[in-house]
Amino acid sequence: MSKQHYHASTYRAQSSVGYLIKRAHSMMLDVLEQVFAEQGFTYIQYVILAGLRDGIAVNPTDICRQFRHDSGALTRVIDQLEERGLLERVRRDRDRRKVELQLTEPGRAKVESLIPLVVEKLNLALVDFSSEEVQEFLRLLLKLNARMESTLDAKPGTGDAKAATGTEN
Amino acid sequence: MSKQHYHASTYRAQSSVGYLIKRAHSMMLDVLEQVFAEQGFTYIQYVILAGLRDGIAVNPTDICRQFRHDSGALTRVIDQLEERGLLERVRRDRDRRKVELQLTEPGRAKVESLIPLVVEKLNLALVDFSSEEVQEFLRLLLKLNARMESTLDAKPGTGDAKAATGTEN
DNA sequence: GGATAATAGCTGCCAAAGCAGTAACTGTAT
DNA sequence: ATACAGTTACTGCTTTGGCAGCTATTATCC
Repeated sequence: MSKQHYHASTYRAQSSVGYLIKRAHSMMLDVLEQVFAEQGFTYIQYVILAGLRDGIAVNPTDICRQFRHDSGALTRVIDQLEERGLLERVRRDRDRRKVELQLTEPGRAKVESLIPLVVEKLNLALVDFSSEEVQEFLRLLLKLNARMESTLDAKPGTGDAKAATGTEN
Repeated sequence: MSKQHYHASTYRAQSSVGYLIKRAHSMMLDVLEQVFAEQGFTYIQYVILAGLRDGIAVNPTDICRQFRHDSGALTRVIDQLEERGLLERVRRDRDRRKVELQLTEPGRAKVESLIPLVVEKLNLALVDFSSEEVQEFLRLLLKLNARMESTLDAKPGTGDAKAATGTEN
Protein backbone atom coordinates (compact mmCIF):
# COMPACT_ATOMS: atom_id res chain seq x y z
CA MET A 1 0.00 0.00 0.00
CA SER A 2 1.04 3.56 -0.60
CA LYS A 3 2.34 5.76 2.19
CA GLN A 4 -0.32 8.04 3.63
CA HIS A 5 1.46 11.33 3.98
CA TYR A 6 -1.80 13.23 4.28
CA HIS A 7 -4.93 12.28 6.16
CA ALA A 8 -8.35 13.74 5.52
CA SER A 9 -8.91 14.36 9.23
CA THR A 10 -5.84 16.55 9.62
CA TYR A 11 -5.44 18.00 6.14
CA ARG A 12 -4.88 21.74 5.90
CA ALA A 13 -4.10 23.54 2.69
CA GLN A 14 -1.24 25.47 4.29
CA SER A 15 0.94 22.36 4.37
CA SER A 16 -0.28 20.80 1.16
CA VAL A 17 2.22 20.35 -1.63
CA GLY A 18 -0.63 21.10 -4.03
CA TYR A 19 -1.34 24.46 -2.49
CA LEU A 20 2.33 25.35 -2.12
CA ILE A 21 3.08 24.46 -5.72
CA LYS A 22 0.11 26.44 -6.93
CA ARG A 23 1.28 29.40 -4.95
CA ALA A 24 4.85 29.11 -6.16
CA HIS A 25 3.56 28.91 -9.71
CA SER A 26 1.37 31.96 -9.19
CA MET A 27 4.18 34.10 -7.94
CA MET A 28 6.54 32.95 -10.68
CA LEU A 29 3.90 34.07 -13.13
CA ASP A 30 3.58 37.44 -11.44
CA VAL A 31 7.30 38.02 -11.73
CA LEU A 32 7.87 36.67 -15.22
CA GLU A 33 4.78 38.03 -16.94
CA GLN A 34 5.93 41.49 -16.01
CA VAL A 35 9.38 40.82 -17.43
CA PHE A 36 7.97 39.45 -20.68
CA ALA A 37 5.42 42.24 -21.02
CA GLU A 38 8.24 44.77 -20.98
CA GLN A 39 9.76 42.88 -23.91
CA GLY A 40 6.50 42.66 -25.82
CA PHE A 41 5.75 39.03 -25.07
CA THR A 42 3.17 37.06 -23.20
CA TYR A 43 4.06 34.19 -20.93
CA ILE A 44 2.75 31.52 -23.25
CA GLN A 45 4.67 33.00 -26.16
CA TYR A 46 7.90 32.75 -24.21
CA VAL A 47 7.07 29.24 -23.10
CA ILE A 48 6.66 28.11 -26.69
CA LEU A 49 9.85 29.77 -27.86
CA ALA A 50 11.86 28.44 -24.92
CA GLY A 51 10.37 24.99 -25.42
CA LEU A 52 11.60 25.04 -28.99
CA ARG A 53 15.00 26.34 -27.97
CA ASP A 54 15.55 23.53 -25.52
CA GLY A 55 13.94 20.80 -27.57
CA ILE A 56 11.15 20.19 -25.06
CA ALA A 57 8.36 20.35 -27.63
CA VAL A 58 8.57 20.92 -31.38
CA ASN A 59 5.04 19.96 -32.49
CA PRO A 60 1.86 21.78 -31.49
CA THR A 61 0.59 18.57 -29.96
CA ASP A 62 3.74 18.18 -27.86
CA ILE A 63 3.36 21.73 -26.63
CA CYS A 64 -0.25 21.11 -25.68
CA ARG A 65 0.70 18.11 -23.61
CA GLN A 66 3.83 19.57 -22.06
CA PHE A 67 2.36 22.92 -21.13
CA ARG A 68 -1.27 21.98 -20.80
CA HIS A 69 -2.46 24.40 -23.41
CA ASP A 70 -5.52 24.05 -25.58
CA SER A 71 -4.93 22.93 -29.14
CA GLY A 72 -7.16 25.56 -30.69
CA ALA A 73 -5.77 28.38 -28.60
CA LEU A 74 -2.26 27.23 -29.39
CA THR A 75 -2.85 27.45 -33.13
CA ARG A 76 -3.62 31.13 -32.74
CA VAL A 77 -0.56 31.84 -30.59
CA ILE A 78 1.64 30.08 -33.13
CA ASP A 79 0.00 32.22 -35.80
CA GLN A 80 1.09 35.33 -33.93
CA LEU A 81 4.65 34.13 -33.55
CA GLU A 82 4.83 33.11 -37.19
CA GLU A 83 3.49 36.50 -38.31
CA ARG A 84 6.19 38.16 -36.25
CA GLY A 85 8.75 36.01 -38.03
CA LEU A 86 10.00 34.28 -34.88
CA LEU A 87 9.25 30.73 -35.96
CA GLU A 88 8.20 28.74 -39.01
CA ARG A 89 5.82 25.89 -39.65
CA VAL A 90 7.54 23.09 -41.55
CA ARG A 91 5.76 20.06 -42.98
CA ARG A 92 7.77 16.90 -42.88
CA ASP A 93 7.28 14.31 -45.58
CA ARG A 94 7.37 11.28 -43.31
CA ASP A 95 4.13 12.33 -41.62
CA ARG A 96 2.37 15.08 -43.42
CA ARG A 97 -0.14 15.57 -40.64
CA LYS A 98 2.54 16.86 -38.31
CA VAL A 99 3.81 20.39 -38.24
CA GLU A 100 7.35 20.91 -37.01
CA LEU A 101 8.00 24.30 -35.51
CA GLN A 102 11.42 25.82 -36.07
CA LEU A 103 12.88 28.95 -34.60
CA THR A 104 14.01 31.47 -37.17
CA GLU A 105 17.24 33.36 -36.55
CA PRO A 106 15.40 36.43 -35.21
CA GLY A 107 13.34 34.08 -33.10
CA ARG A 108 16.37 32.37 -31.64
CA ALA A 109 18.05 35.69 -30.98
CA LYS A 110 14.96 36.95 -29.21
CA VAL A 111 14.71 33.93 -26.93
CA GLU A 112 18.37 34.14 -26.07
CA SER A 113 17.87 37.75 -25.09
CA LEU A 114 15.06 36.76 -22.75
CA ILE A 115 16.98 33.99 -21.01
CA PRO A 116 19.21 36.26 -18.88
CA LEU A 117 16.13 38.06 -17.61
CA VAL A 118 14.56 34.78 -16.56
CA VAL A 119 17.80 33.56 -15.00
CA GLU A 120 18.05 36.75 -13.01
CA LYS A 121 14.58 36.32 -11.56
CA LEU A 122 15.18 32.66 -10.76
CA ASN A 123 18.40 33.42 -8.94
CA LEU A 124 16.62 36.13 -7.03
CA ALA A 125 13.94 33.70 -5.92
CA LEU A 126 16.59 31.17 -4.87
CA VAL A 127 18.84 33.65 -3.12
CA ASP A 128 18.40 32.00 0.26
CA PHE A 129 19.11 28.54 -1.09
CA SER A 130 22.40 26.71 -0.86
CA SER A 131 23.58 24.75 -3.87
CA GLU A 132 22.67 21.55 -2.09
CA GLU A 133 19.17 22.79 -1.41
CA VAL A 134 18.65 23.69 -5.06
CA GLN A 135 19.87 20.28 -6.13
CA GLU A 136 17.58 18.55 -3.67
CA PHE A 137 14.68 20.75 -4.71
CA LEU A 138 15.20 19.83 -8.36
CA ARG A 139 15.48 16.15 -7.49
CA LEU A 140 12.20 16.18 -5.57
CA LEU A 141 10.39 18.13 -8.27
CA LEU A 142 11.60 15.71 -10.92
CA LYS A 143 10.55 12.78 -8.78
CA LEU A 144 7.09 14.19 -8.26
CA ASN A 145 6.67 15.02 -11.92
CA ALA A 146 7.85 11.61 -13.07
CA ARG A 147 5.27 9.98 -10.86
CA MET A 148 2.39 12.16 -11.99
CA GLU A 149 3.42 11.81 -15.60
CA SER A 150 3.20 8.05 -15.43
CA THR A 151 -0.15 8.03 -13.66
CA LEU A 152 -1.58 10.50 -16.16
CA ASP A 153 -0.29 8.44 -19.07
CA ALA A 154 -1.72 5.31 -17.53
CA LYS A 155 -5.27 6.63 -17.55
CA PRO A 156 -5.69 9.20 -20.27
CA GLY A 157 -9.44 8.74 -20.38
CA THR A 158 -11.99 8.91 -17.61
CA GLY A 159 -10.64 6.15 -15.49
CA ASP A 160 -10.26 2.97 -17.51
CA ALA A 161 -6.63 1.98 -17.78
CA LYS A 162 -5.84 1.77 -21.43
CA ALA A 163 -2.56 0.43 -22.71
CA ALA A 164 -0.33 3.31 -23.70
CA THR A 165 2.26 1.85 -26.01
CA GLY A 166 5.01 4.08 -27.25
CA THR A 167 3.72 6.01 -30.22
CA GLU A 168 6.47 8.57 -30.68
CA ASN A 169 7.42 9.82 -34.13
CA MET B 1 26.03 38.91 -3.09
CA SER B 2 23.35 36.53 -4.23
CA LYS B 3 24.28 33.01 -5.25
CA GLN B 4 24.15 32.43 -8.98
CA HIS B 5 22.52 29.06 -9.22
CA TYR B 6 21.67 29.54 -12.88
CA HIS B 7 23.77 31.11 -15.61
CA ALA B 8 22.42 32.41 -18.88
CA SER B 9 25.09 30.58 -20.86
CA THR B 10 24.15 27.15 -19.52
CA TYR B 11 20.48 27.60 -18.71
CA ARG B 12 18.14 24.91 -19.96
CA ALA B 13 14.46 24.75 -19.14
CA GLN B 14 14.65 21.07 -18.24
CA SER B 15 16.48 21.82 -15.00
CA SER B 16 14.77 25.07 -14.20
CA VAL B 17 12.74 25.26 -11.02
CA GLY B 18 10.36 27.52 -12.91
CA TYR B 19 9.67 24.97 -15.59
CA LEU B 20 9.46 22.08 -13.14
CA ILE B 21 7.03 23.93 -10.91
CA LYS B 22 4.90 24.91 -13.88
CA ARG B 23 4.82 21.31 -14.98
CA ALA B 24 3.97 20.03 -11.52
CA HIS B 25 1.20 22.57 -11.30
CA SER B 26 -0.13 21.57 -14.71
CA MET B 27 -0.35 17.92 -13.83
CA MET B 28 -1.93 18.62 -10.46
CA LEU B 29 -4.57 20.55 -12.32
CA ASP B 30 -5.13 17.67 -14.73
CA VAL B 31 -5.70 15.30 -11.85
CA LEU B 32 -7.78 17.51 -9.60
CA GLU B 33 -9.97 19.19 -12.20
CA GLN B 34 -11.22 15.77 -13.17
CA VAL B 35 -11.99 14.91 -9.57
CA PHE B 36 -13.84 18.17 -9.00
CA ALA B 37 -15.74 17.93 -12.27
CA GLU B 38 -17.16 14.60 -11.15
CA GLN B 39 -18.46 16.38 -8.05
CA GLY B 40 -19.91 19.30 -9.98
CA PHE B 41 -17.20 21.80 -9.16
CA THR B 42 -14.53 23.71 -10.97
CA TYR B 43 -11.02 24.03 -9.65
CA ILE B 44 -11.37 27.68 -8.73
CA GLN B 45 -14.60 26.98 -6.87
CA TYR B 46 -12.86 24.37 -4.75
CA VAL B 47 -9.92 26.67 -4.17
CA ILE B 48 -12.19 29.36 -2.79
CA LEU B 49 -14.10 27.00 -0.55
CA ALA B 50 -10.95 25.34 0.75
CA GLY B 51 -9.35 28.73 1.30
CA LEU B 52 -12.30 29.69 3.46
CA ARG B 53 -12.24 26.40 5.31
CA ASP B 54 -8.60 26.79 6.29
CA GLY B 55 -8.69 30.51 6.90
CA ILE B 56 -6.29 31.33 4.07
CA ALA B 57 -8.47 34.02 2.57
CA VAL B 58 -11.86 35.34 3.69
CA ASN B 59 -12.20 38.51 1.58
CA PRO B 60 -12.41 38.64 -2.20
CA THR B 61 -9.28 40.77 -2.25
CA ASP B 62 -7.38 38.22 -0.17
CA ILE B 63 -8.42 35.48 -2.53
CA CYS B 64 -7.28 37.48 -5.54
CA ARG B 65 -3.86 37.97 -4.03
CA GLN B 66 -3.46 34.47 -2.67
CA PHE B 67 -4.65 32.62 -5.72
CA ARG B 68 -3.84 35.20 -8.37
CA HIS B 69 -7.37 35.45 -9.63
CA ASP B 70 -8.91 38.45 -11.31
CA SER B 71 -11.13 40.57 -9.11
CA GLY B 72 -13.94 40.82 -11.64
CA ALA B 73 -13.88 37.16 -12.50
CA LEU B 74 -13.86 36.30 -8.81
CA THR B 75 -17.02 38.29 -8.14
CA ARG B 76 -18.85 36.10 -10.61
CA VAL B 77 -17.52 32.85 -9.17
CA ILE B 78 -18.56 33.96 -5.71
CA ASP B 79 -21.99 34.77 -7.15
CA GLN B 80 -22.29 31.17 -8.31
CA LEU B 81 -21.28 29.75 -4.94
CA GLU B 82 -23.65 32.08 -3.14
CA GLU B 83 -26.51 31.12 -5.43
CA ARG B 84 -25.81 27.48 -4.67
CA GLY B 85 -26.01 28.31 -0.97
CA LEU B 86 -22.46 27.24 -0.20
CA LEU B 87 -21.27 30.57 1.20
CA GLU B 88 -22.60 33.95 2.27
CA ARG B 89 -21.46 37.52 1.83
CA VAL B 90 -21.39 39.33 5.17
CA ARG B 91 -20.81 43.06 5.57
CA ARG B 92 -18.90 43.99 8.67
CA ASP B 93 -19.63 47.30 10.38
CA ARG B 94 -16.02 48.19 11.10
CA ASP B 95 -15.21 48.52 7.41
CA ARG B 96 -18.24 48.54 5.24
CA ARG B 97 -16.22 48.27 2.03
CA LYS B 98 -15.11 44.79 2.89
CA VAL B 99 -17.12 41.67 2.28
CA GLU B 100 -16.44 38.73 4.52
CA LEU B 101 -17.17 35.34 3.01
CA GLN B 102 -18.52 32.67 5.29
CA LEU B 103 -19.14 29.02 4.55
CA THR B 104 -22.68 27.90 5.15
CA GLU B 105 -23.28 24.51 6.72
CA PRO B 106 -23.96 22.86 3.34
CA GLY B 107 -20.88 24.61 2.04
CA ARG B 108 -18.72 23.33 4.84
CA ALA B 109 -20.08 19.83 4.45
CA LYS B 110 -19.38 19.91 0.75
CA VAL B 111 -15.77 21.00 1.19
CA GLU B 112 -15.21 18.35 3.80
CA SER B 113 -16.49 15.75 1.38
CA LEU B 114 -13.99 16.92 -1.24
CA ILE B 115 -10.98 16.83 1.06
CA PRO B 116 -10.56 13.04 1.11
CA LEU B 117 -10.55 12.99 -2.68
CA VAL B 118 -7.79 15.59 -2.78
CA VAL B 119 -5.83 13.79 -0.08
CA GLU B 120 -6.05 10.58 -2.03
CA LYS B 121 -4.60 12.18 -5.16
CA LEU B 122 -1.85 13.89 -3.21
CA ASN B 123 -0.82 10.67 -1.54
CA LEU B 124 -0.81 8.98 -4.91
CA ALA B 125 1.50 11.62 -6.32
CA LEU B 126 3.81 11.28 -3.30
CA VAL B 127 3.78 7.51 -3.22
CA ASP B 128 7.50 7.26 -3.92
CA PHE B 129 8.40 9.80 -1.25
CA SER B 130 9.63 9.00 2.22
CA SER B 131 8.30 11.06 5.11
CA GLU B 132 11.62 12.86 5.27
CA GLU B 133 11.46 13.74 1.61
CA VAL B 134 7.97 15.16 1.96
CA GLN B 135 9.06 17.23 4.94
CA GLU B 136 12.08 18.54 3.06
CA PHE B 137 9.96 19.25 -0.01
CA LEU B 138 7.52 21.26 2.06
CA ARG B 139 10.34 23.15 3.73
CA LEU B 140 11.90 24.12 0.41
CA LEU B 141 8.58 25.15 -1.10
CA LEU B 142 7.81 27.31 1.92
CA LYS B 143 11.24 28.86 1.74
CA LEU B 144 10.86 29.68 -1.94
CA ASN B 145 7.38 31.09 -1.45
CA ALA B 146 8.41 33.22 1.50
CA ARG B 147 11.16 34.77 -0.56
CA MET B 148 8.98 35.47 -3.56
CA GLU B 149 6.24 36.85 -1.36
CA SER B 150 8.55 39.41 0.16
CA THR B 151 10.03 40.51 -3.15
CA LEU B 152 6.58 40.89 -4.65
CA ASP B 153 5.40 42.92 -1.68
CA ALA B 154 8.49 45.10 -1.89
CA LYS B 155 7.75 46.32 -5.39
CA PRO B 156 4.04 46.16 -6.04
CA GLY B 157 4.25 48.68 -8.91
CA THR B 158 5.87 48.41 -12.31
CA GLY B 159 9.37 48.24 -10.96
CA ASP B 160 10.68 51.36 -12.65
CA ALA B 161 12.71 53.27 -10.14
CA LYS B 162 12.31 56.69 -11.69
CA ALA B 163 9.01 58.44 -12.04
CA ALA B 164 8.37 60.40 -15.20
CA THR B 165 8.74 63.80 -13.58
CA GLY B 166 11.05 65.40 -16.07
CA THR B 167 8.88 66.39 -18.98
CA GLU B 168 5.88 67.82 -17.26
CA ASN B 169 5.23 71.38 -16.11
C1' DG C 1 -6.48 -3.30 -51.48
C1' DG C 2 -10.37 -1.07 -49.19
C1' DA C 3 -13.00 0.06 -45.08
C1' DT C 4 -12.44 1.73 -40.53
C1' DA C 5 -10.24 3.86 -36.77
C1' DA C 6 -6.72 6.99 -34.95
C1' DT C 7 -3.79 11.12 -35.13
C1' DA C 8 -2.51 16.10 -36.09
C1' DG C 9 -3.80 20.50 -36.73
C1' DC C 10 -7.26 24.03 -37.67
C1' DT C 11 -11.97 26.74 -37.18
C1' DG C 12 -16.15 28.42 -34.86
C1' DC C 13 -18.63 29.03 -30.87
C1' DC C 14 -19.13 29.78 -25.94
C1' DA C 15 -17.54 30.49 -21.24
C1' DA C 16 -14.15 32.44 -18.40
C1' DA C 17 -10.17 35.36 -17.40
C1' DG C 18 -8.08 39.97 -17.92
C1' DC C 19 -8.61 44.95 -18.04
C1' DA C 20 -10.50 49.42 -17.24
C1' DG C 21 -13.68 52.20 -15.17
C1' DT C 22 -17.25 53.10 -11.31
C1' DA C 23 -19.48 53.58 -6.74
C1' DA C 24 -19.20 53.21 -1.88
C1' DC C 25 -16.50 53.72 1.93
C1' DT C 26 -12.33 54.94 4.83
C1' DG C 27 -8.11 57.43 6.22
C1' DT C 28 -5.49 61.66 6.19
C1' DA C 29 -4.19 66.30 5.72
C1' DT C 30 -5.25 71.01 5.64
C1' DA D 1 -15.46 70.30 8.09
C1' DT D 2 -13.66 69.53 3.47
C1' DA D 3 -10.86 67.92 -0.02
C1' DC D 4 -8.04 64.37 -1.56
C1' DA D 5 -6.11 59.95 -2.09
C1' DG D 6 -6.40 54.93 -1.19
C1' DT D 7 -9.35 50.50 -0.64
C1' DT D 8 -12.85 47.31 -1.72
C1' DA D 9 -16.03 45.20 -4.50
C1' DC D 10 -18.55 45.26 -8.58
C1' DT D 11 -19.92 45.94 -13.82
C1' DG D 12 -19.11 46.31 -18.94
C1' DC D 13 -16.01 45.29 -22.62
C1' DT D 14 -12.14 42.77 -24.77
C1' DT D 15 -9.11 38.98 -25.09
C1' DT D 16 -8.12 34.39 -24.30
C1' DG D 17 -8.85 29.56 -23.12
C1' DG D 18 -11.84 25.37 -23.52
C1' DC D 19 -14.77 22.46 -26.22
C1' DA D 20 -16.80 20.32 -30.25
C1' DG D 21 -16.58 19.56 -34.91
C1' DC D 22 -13.99 19.39 -39.36
C1' DT D 23 -10.34 18.04 -42.91
C1' DA D 24 -6.24 15.78 -44.18
C1' DT D 25 -3.14 12.17 -43.37
C1' DT D 26 -1.60 7.81 -41.37
C1' DA D 27 -2.23 3.29 -39.12
C1' DT D 28 -4.89 -0.98 -38.53
C1' DC D 29 -7.72 -4.80 -39.61
C1' DC D 30 -9.93 -7.91 -42.52
